Amino acid sequence: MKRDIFQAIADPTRRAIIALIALQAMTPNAIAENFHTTRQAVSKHLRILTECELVHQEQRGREIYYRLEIDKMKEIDEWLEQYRKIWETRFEQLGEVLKEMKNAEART
Amino acid sequence: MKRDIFQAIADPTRRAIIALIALQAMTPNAIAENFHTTRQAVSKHLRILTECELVHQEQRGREIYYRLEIDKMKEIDEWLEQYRKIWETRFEQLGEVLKEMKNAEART
DNA sequence: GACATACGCAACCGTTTGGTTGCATACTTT
DNA sequence: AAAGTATGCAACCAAACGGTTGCGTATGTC
Repeated sequence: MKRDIFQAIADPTRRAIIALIALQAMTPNAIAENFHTTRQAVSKHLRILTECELVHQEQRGREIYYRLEIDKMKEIDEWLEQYRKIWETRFEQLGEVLKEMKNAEART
Repeated sequence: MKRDIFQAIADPTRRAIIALIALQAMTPNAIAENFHTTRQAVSKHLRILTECELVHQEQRGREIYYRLEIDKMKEIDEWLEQYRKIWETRFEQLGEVLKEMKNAEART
């Protein structure tokens, strides 16, 4: 089953997990302690995040540390880029409008 | 029913619709022509996009033009900001490492 | 070796999702 | 006024989703 990064971040719990492990890798149990849900539910979310490579596992003894693959987040940024261009262009146009208004005012 | 912008962009068809109307407003019929699906399915997607205010309607006679609310996209950008900080920090640290390697090389 | 702990996996369940079909409504054209 | 066009809405359906429970397995501790 092919997973999509956009589908991965669609769920609020998954976004919270991402935020939680962004700075330091954590085990499923440690993650689950931060939510009002079972370890298994968290495990399922981690599986989805792993499937689309947003998260990587590091086995250490009987514990598995999950760590955010921050580079994967850049994919969202790249997708957003096309729209960023649009809103920045709009902003520049607004600047132009303001400039012309000032010129018009100066001429009066 | 409260909708989430992240849920809205989770569906590939909806992302395609967003891309399609990004530059110019379009009617449901015109949008549907670009997909292998029915007009009603597109209408449902548009309803979801409208619910979370990613899209606005403009009635013109019997036609309804849907236009992208580009400012709403900034919300994704804002969410991404915290992670952008992380990967930029990582990149700077990489720069530091490279600099130190060069220094070490110069000392040999 | 016996027991506890950390974890993944499979089965199951109610809800949501994305889609279709059919129909009602409003505007346009003749 | 009648016919055609653009659209939204409701009902329905199969598939996916998010969650729980139960169980098997591997590692750590006594």
